[in-house]
Amino acid sequence: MTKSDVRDPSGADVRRRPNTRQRILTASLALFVDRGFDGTTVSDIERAVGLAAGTGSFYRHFRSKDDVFVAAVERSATEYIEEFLGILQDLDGIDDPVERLRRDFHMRLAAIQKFDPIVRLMRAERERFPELEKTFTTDLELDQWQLGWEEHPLPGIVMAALVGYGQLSLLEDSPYRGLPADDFIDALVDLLTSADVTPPIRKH
Amino acid sequence: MTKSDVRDPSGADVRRRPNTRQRILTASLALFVDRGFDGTTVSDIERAVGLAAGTGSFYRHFRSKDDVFVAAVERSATEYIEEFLGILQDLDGIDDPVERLRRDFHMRLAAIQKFDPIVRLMRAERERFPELEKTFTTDLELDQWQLGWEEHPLPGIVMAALVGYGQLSLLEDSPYRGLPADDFIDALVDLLTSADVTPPIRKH
DNA sequence: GTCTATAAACGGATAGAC
DNA sequence: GTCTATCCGTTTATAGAC
Repeated sequence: MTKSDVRDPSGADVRRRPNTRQRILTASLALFVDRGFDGTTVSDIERAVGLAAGTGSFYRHFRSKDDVFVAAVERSATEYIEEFLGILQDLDGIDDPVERLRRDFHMRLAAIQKFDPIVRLMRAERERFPELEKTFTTDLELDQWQLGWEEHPLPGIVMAALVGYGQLSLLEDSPYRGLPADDFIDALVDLLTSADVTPPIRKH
Repeated sequence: MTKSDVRDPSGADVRRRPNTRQRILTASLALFVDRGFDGTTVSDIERAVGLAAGTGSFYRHFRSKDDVFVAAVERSATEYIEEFLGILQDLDGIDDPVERLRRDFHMRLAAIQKFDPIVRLMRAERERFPELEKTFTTDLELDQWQLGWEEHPLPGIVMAALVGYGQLSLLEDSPYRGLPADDFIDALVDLLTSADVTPPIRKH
């Protein structure tokens, strides 16, 4: 009966703490992204999830700081892949090839920018955690367009331009050259369609 | 006379140590790039320049680890800008606009890739060293092409594609999709010239 | 300008009481 | 599952001899 004050009849924690382990995963990933592995202390993680800092309560949930890093990055990468594949499937419902292309670009740009921090983190720490190498490379091989360079260079150029636009916008903390993403993507679509180069439609 | 054994008649150090301070700048930048600020210890820096590790000899040359970081990054950024502007001036000697464009692309691609590590370092540590923010943004504003987006979107797309190619190649540790840089740049040049869009030739 | 020695603080990790 | 107390290695930094 000592815990009845924080539990409802179903047994769930009224303070809505899904699970300290999960909360540590979420909080520590944010800290690692922000400050790097070495820049984040176990005390920081404890503080971030509401445990008393410096007490080592963390170690009831993970065996080491290395452990939580690997777990947090892998969870995030899994979410990345699933979200990416999910949106890719949604695109299959669109019949108009031009509209589909536009949506495809928007989705890729959003994915590039949203997951940029974690991709950077994985790159930064990849020597210390070689076991993440597989996770890392797998993420990047997802769904490459198949139209070959020899056949026509435009799709390759356009994909590179999209990545460059995303990176430059992140670097400047504002859209590249002040160009809204919509306009940039429209120009890419125009470029492809006016050259009559339509990437193959593949079902996912 | 006690130092005559390490100095030649001109007074220069025979062991060719240009200046321990300069050597520390060089070595520490390499370490910071490789392991990050927190991942690099003062002992690491001492060891890298041939001082006994852990003795604090470092502190005869810099007041703190923070100090050497700022100094090293600023020196590198200065070199970056000077090299970039220097090559830009060399291009002024080329009359054929197509050849000039090709060389311009090659130069930019090389600059993107060569200075990628230090740009990453500055990004990673920019919260800890806000005084570097100016250095950082200045670097990026160098010599943007002037042909406007409204007039023609192609130059903006092509610049983004070059950046994207450079980044993707770095990410994969090999040329993007196996395409040699020469081929990719040729395709970009073809794209611009076939559309009859030639970026303005500006003297530097 | 380099080394010896050392101070002072920090960080990862563990044992054990509650 | 959380906190107290603590061990131990590492790290930044300083004082002082050579």
